[in-house]
Amino acid sequence: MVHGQDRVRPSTRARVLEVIEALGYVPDSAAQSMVRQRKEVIGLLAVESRSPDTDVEQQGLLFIEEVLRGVEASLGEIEWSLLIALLRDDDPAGAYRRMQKISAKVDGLLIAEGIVSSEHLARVAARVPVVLVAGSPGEPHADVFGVDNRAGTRAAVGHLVERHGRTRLFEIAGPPAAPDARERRSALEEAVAAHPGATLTGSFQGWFAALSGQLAVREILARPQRERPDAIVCANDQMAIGAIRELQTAGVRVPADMAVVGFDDMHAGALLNPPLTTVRQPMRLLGERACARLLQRIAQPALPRHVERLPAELVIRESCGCGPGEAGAVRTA
Amino acid sequence: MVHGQDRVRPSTRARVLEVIEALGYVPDSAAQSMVRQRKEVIGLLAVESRSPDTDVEQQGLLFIEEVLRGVEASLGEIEWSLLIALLRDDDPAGAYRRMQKISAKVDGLLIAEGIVSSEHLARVAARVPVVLVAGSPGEPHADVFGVDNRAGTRAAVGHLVERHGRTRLFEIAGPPAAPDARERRSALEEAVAAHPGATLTGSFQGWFAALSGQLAVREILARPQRERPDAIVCANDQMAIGAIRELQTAGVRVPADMAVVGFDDMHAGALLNPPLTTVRQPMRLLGERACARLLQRIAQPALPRHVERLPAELVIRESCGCGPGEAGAVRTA
DNA sequence: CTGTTAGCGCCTTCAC
DNA sequence: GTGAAGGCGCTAACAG
Repeated sequence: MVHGQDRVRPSTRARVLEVIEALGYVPDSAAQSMVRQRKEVIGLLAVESRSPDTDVEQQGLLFIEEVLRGVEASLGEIEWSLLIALLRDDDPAGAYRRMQKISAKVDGLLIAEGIVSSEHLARVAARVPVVLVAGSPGEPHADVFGVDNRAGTRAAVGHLVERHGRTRLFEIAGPPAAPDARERRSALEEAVAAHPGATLTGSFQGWFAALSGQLAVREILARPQRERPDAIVCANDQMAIGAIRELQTAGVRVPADMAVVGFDDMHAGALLNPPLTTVRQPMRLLGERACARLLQRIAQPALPRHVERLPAELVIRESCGCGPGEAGAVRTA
Repeated sequence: MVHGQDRVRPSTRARVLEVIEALGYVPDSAAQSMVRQRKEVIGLLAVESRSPDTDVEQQGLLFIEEVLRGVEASLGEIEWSLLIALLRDDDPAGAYRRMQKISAKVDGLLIAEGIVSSEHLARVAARVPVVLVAGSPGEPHADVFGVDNRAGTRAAVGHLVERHGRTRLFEIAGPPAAPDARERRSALEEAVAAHPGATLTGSFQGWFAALSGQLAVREILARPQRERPDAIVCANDQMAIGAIRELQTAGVRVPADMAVVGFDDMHAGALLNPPLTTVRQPMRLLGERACARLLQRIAQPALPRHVERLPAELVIRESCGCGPGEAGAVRTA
């Protein structure tokens, strides 16, 4: 009928041609979701700590970029989609509302950098399955995937002390509200205690932003020369970058005068001068695993709660004192 | 009463809402979409050029991170959500299918780094409004927002030639499939032509990945000393970073022996040593504007097509030859 | 095997 | 003022 003549009513012909022309027809997903009781969408929430500086820009996404890629890749294979939302922690009520609203648009939720109150989480988890990425392992209403913060921190401290003979450590900690920050902090204390020669000469309460690294260094440099540390252990790379920048501005050589190590292994760290030694979190893998679990749980909501820590890896570059030739990665316990 | 106003005592209203909240009830968005004919979701597509290296990891997202933030922020205000998808350009048919599928889940589409064939775009645009970010201004089926590549390139070349007396330029170009790359390329040629003393001593066809910067430099270094350029103009920061790394590995001083400028102003550039001089694209603003337009068009589909270029800005740091004290930003024409 | 129909959850309208 | 009903676009079940 399309090619030659055919005895069809003009109206029918018109209708068929119309359909053909609309070749790009795709069934409306809302209607499909309705009847299938499944939206084929999962949500990824990141909570940004909107903090007392404008450095916020750098936060959040950078950290979850790899997670996002992992999740997106997993989802792409089964043709599901990813809804993403960036929440600010300076407005918990608003964040909660948005979370609720989003939960109505998805089949499951992944929460990264999850500083979400356990109470709110419970509410949301009652509606849709929730999986936390790098969240509190104690959270009863969600599966949790994270990295082994303790082993990672231990490896970094061990390297600094045993390999480079640094003994006077200084800590730049993350916000206590972040479970990861808390774990790294206590692991650091334990690791230092495990090395008789080493001491923790001080600690700065940061909030994961580069500016806190700078501030911490200013505090350090205000001390008399003799009381200064010889190595700084940072709870993330952002702060390590801020610290290094500030040290160099002040004329302190890194790593000769002061070693610095970070945590996360964000891309920018490798570009620094000196390249940053850090503990690598396998973010992409974390994203894939968390996503796989979420999908599983969507299919089978009664699954038992699951908590998993993936291994961290000490990425040795030069800010710890190693030379270019000694670079490498060390899997931690 | 929940939706519109209703004559109820405030106390009663509060009580009802409280109960609703306690029950954890949230209306299902699929059903709402159905009746309202609106999903309150827009999609953001990024096309990754999966290229002959593994450097892919660094691509895509980094570039659109700021766009994403801008869009997300705009959307958050009106409580809409953002669906994101990362397409690979090594499988155009698959990418098209995903695009179609996603178009069924959203009210409009934002395409960033849009290397989508005009034909496919037309099909999708027939279903939902489409706005291109940094896409081809000639695309007839979408509104387009981009940066003024010509003015930006002109400013960079002008600075190199007039301020630093560089005359032997070399170009590391982006993939010809990218409209931005094409514009930058032709603008570079024009700019060089506009400076009688300057010449373009060569050009390398890159693909926006750091590795292409390295390869280009190897090609340059294979030349006899006398025939080498004294400045490299890169079509993006990624490639500039690769180039600088390779130059330094080879013992060539940047900027003393070779100046390098990039394009984009991604965060990592400022962290380099020397800090990268580059042309800044206001990505976040681009995202906000594109999003605003898309929303407008969703509300009012008959709007005339709109193409807009936002001004670029030359961000002067040190890789061009300027000293730390001379850093600053110059708005371009 | 093609054609019809019920109903997914919600909002709006209309009848009472 | 409260309550019932229709229909959004689709799929699956079922009738012819």
